[in-house]
Amino acid sequence: MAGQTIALVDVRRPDLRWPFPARMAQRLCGQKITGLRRRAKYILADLASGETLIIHLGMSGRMQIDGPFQDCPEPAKHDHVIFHMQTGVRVVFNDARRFGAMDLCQTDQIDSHRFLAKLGPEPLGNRFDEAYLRKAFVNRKTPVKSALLDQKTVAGLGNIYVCEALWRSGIAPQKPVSKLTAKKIAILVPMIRQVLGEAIDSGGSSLRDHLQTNGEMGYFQHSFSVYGREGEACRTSDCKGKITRIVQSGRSTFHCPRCQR
DNA sequence: ACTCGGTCCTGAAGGC
DNA sequence: TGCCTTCAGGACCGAG
Repeated sequence: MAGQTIALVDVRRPDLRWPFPARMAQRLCGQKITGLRRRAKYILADLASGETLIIHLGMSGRMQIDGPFQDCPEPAKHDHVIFHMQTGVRVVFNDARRFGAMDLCQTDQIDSHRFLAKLGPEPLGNRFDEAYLRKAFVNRKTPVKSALLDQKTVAGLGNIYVCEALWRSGIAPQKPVSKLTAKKIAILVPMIRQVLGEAIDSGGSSLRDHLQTNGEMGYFQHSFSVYGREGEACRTSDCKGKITRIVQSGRSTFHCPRCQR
């Protein structure tokens, strides 16, 4: 979409998780996309008008690029917003559960938008390091699993990647963050980057809904060490532990109670 | 100022 | 086959 102009936007329902912004289709129609960016789990499309389109995929959302077409194919079930580009390419936002979101905001005010205002640093950026995390963990009793899932601590980790990063770091998910040693935190930071890097290179994790923009599945799910592996043997060398599922603040956590301390 | 559980929604899977 | 319950890549909100 970057550098292309939106010819038409087919908004097929009034809302996702929240109502779409007023006159969304008109505000997008005819606009050139001057840049495509990301902040945390939000896709940001900067428009020539000075506005930015903010998109979140929620749990089941996907963006798929199709075409170019001569004429329009029938939309599939849960195709909620269809961007028709001037090139004839379609970009389709499909989201069965509708936990996704879209909004428009002035580009120069993007950082104070309610979606983005309270987000922590990017896990792959320079502001996220050992010193930052040590400071963020001082005097907090929260289990490290919940703290890393909290987008205010670090922005962009989800349930799978937190489980995998904690396993790679040998850290128990229940551990209160204030009790993590500096040494463990120093291991955790690069492990978070490593998991995300590998997952991105693999096109993400397709459990059920996620597809890449080309319609193909991601394949990082084949590289999970703990997620969804309840009952299986721990893959840490020489560890005789068994992967266990627990529930922390309503979410499944998979871990090895033996080598994650 | 925190932490937790409930909640939004649809669909898939498993038990009986 | 069908009906029921449980669970799912997220994150806001209000209660305590």
